[in-house]
Amino acid sequence: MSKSASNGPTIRDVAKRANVGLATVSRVLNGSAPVAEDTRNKVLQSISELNYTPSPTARKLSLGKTFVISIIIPFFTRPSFIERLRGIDSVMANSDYDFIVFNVETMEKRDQYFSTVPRPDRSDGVIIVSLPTKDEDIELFRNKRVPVVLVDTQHPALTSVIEDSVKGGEDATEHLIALGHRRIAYVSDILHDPLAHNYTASRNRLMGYRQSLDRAGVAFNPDYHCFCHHDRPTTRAMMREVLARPERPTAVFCASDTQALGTMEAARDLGLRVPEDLSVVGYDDIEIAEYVGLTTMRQALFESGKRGAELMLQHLDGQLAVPHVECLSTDLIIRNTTCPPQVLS
Amino acid sequence: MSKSASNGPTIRDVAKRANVGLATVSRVLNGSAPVAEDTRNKVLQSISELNYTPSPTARKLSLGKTFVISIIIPFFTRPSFIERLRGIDSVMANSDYDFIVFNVETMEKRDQYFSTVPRPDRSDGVIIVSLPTKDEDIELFRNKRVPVVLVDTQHPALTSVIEDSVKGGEDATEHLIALGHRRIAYVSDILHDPLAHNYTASRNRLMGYRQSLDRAGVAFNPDYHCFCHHDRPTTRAMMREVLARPERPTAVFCASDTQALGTMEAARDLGLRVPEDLSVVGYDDIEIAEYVGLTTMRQALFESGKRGAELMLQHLDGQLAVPHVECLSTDLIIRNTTCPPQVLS
DNA sequence: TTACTTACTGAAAGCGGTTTCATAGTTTGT
DNA sequence: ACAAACTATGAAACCGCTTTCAGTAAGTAA
Repeated sequence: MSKSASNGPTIRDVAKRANVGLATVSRVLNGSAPVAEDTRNKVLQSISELNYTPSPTARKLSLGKTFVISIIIPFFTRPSFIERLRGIDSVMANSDYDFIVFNVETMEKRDQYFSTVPRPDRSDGVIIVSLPTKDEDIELFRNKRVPVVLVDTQHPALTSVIEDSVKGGEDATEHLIALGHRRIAYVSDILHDPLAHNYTASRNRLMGYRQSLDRAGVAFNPDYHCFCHHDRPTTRAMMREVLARPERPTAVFCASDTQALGTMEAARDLGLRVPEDLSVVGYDDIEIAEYVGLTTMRQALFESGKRGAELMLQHLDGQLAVPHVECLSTDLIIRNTTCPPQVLS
Repeated sequence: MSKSASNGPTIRDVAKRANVGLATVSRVLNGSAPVAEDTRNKVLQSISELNYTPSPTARKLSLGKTFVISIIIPFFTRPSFIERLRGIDSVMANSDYDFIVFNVETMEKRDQYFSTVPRPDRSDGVIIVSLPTKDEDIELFRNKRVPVVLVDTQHPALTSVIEDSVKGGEDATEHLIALGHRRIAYVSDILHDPLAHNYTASRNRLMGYRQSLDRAGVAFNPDYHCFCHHDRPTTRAMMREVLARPERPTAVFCASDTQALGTMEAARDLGLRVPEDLSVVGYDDIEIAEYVGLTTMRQALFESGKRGAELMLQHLDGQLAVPHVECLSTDLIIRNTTCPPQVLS
């Protein structure tokens, strides 16, 4: 069954009907070479009479392009990733390219996609979101000769769009210190799990947190670095334990809003009032953050996707020879889960 | 530039190296015809030595298939749609097909996608989620000869996966009535906006709501049917007004959790306690519903996407000749935003 | 032993476009 | 008025695969 059901008219049909060579039709279609005014009109008319549209697949084969940008992204179900995807969509929807999302939820998937997706016959370009890349991955991409843009991760060899997580961590902690807190916990993902919500980001925020602490002359207390799997219930359980300790923190800086919510649940479980007994600052500013009045670091999530996609398009246009790093800003949104610490011991 | 940079080895290279005709290579690749044991081995070896993988695009052109399933979905950013997408992803990821998501946020986009996406040279199949289809749309699809599966909408001519929204509305209202409520409001999207969050579903839930009311001998009060755009702030503003009325409802059934959250915000604004002064039941059971303890109707969102995708695959396999309707069940999750009404007048 | 299958295999014809190449028809230059 | 330089255009080659078609070689029946 080489021939499929009833594939519409082809470029040859158009050519025949217009009494021209099929090359000419191609030319008017793509404006790739001058065509006499009335020849063009004949062709145009033939096209509209036949209700012809060129076959994308055939074009792809002939052009040696796929017109597909692949997005490799972990847990695309999480609010922050969705925002990034929306940003990507906002520019892709108006381009010639389709985009295909590859959702990574396990290491196997990651490896599988890293090796099968960036192939010239599969994607014209790949945008990798929030997934750390090892040097050997980069090598692989280079061999395949497929342009790769990183969003929310970074590698010296690749164009990337990042947020300044160090500064974000710094600012968040700064805010808490300015309010008078000294016993400040940092809650994050497990830092050595590459598939963690935010592998690199969590580490960078930790750095920022420590820098702020240093600057304020507060010693870093390892007991105050709490980490667990990213989900809310797990965080809640962990924090219930942490907040029950004698020297419990008076403030918590969480590497994500989801974990901040878990922390607030834990506080609720223990009868601690937020913010009077416990200040909480999150990270991401997901939609629900506003609803619960969470103080949080807002990242330019949508923007990051958008820029990533734009850079990819530029790359494909040949306008972007050398790797280019773009750093988006992060803003502290102060709501009502933070206040000065009540004196309590 | 007909030839692109350095497209890897082709089937011809493999054939040459193995000293066989290229048809033979194709045969071992697809198992489409018997090949002698040692011929097969020569080919296999040649393939692995060359590290050859067949070009998807060329296959597509030759086979007249695209190996793409297109998903047309509104506001894919909303939690409930994401869940459906995850369901689709869960089956597509293990199939030969890629899927491309077309995000509809305006009527123009809808029309554009409805007319350009279901073309045999663009998609082998289309899954339409939560977007009502008119007869003329169906006609269009039929002409294009692309199989279409509907999720969360329905049309007699097409295979579809739906939730029983009428029953959902009935059960939710029933619950409120059983608690003793009589002044029950229904909050929904604007019912005549086809792009509303849940055009059909909102209407069906209204029907269920009215049926339950009838059965309990409670007259339907048009003042208690409140509708506005789907977002939380708008709902909040509207409900602030509604809940300030003298004969305010003692319970509210919302067509979505998002609107339930807006309603709860409004209650908070007015100093009304939930559930003591106002019972609220939502719809969807989005992730955050558990966090805020919202009583809500849980839909089989993930499942709906999964089944939709499975049905599509069956369809493409030719196993599904006639339209097939599948109805998923809906469960009431009782948390703590509902209780018997306090006597208040 | 001859005729007839059966099992494999290679050459060639698509799939529906794009691009190169050669040519016929016009201009332009002098 | 004639060579030189364009402009438009069709024929044909090609992108990389699948499948038909026509054979060859080996196996079987008579």
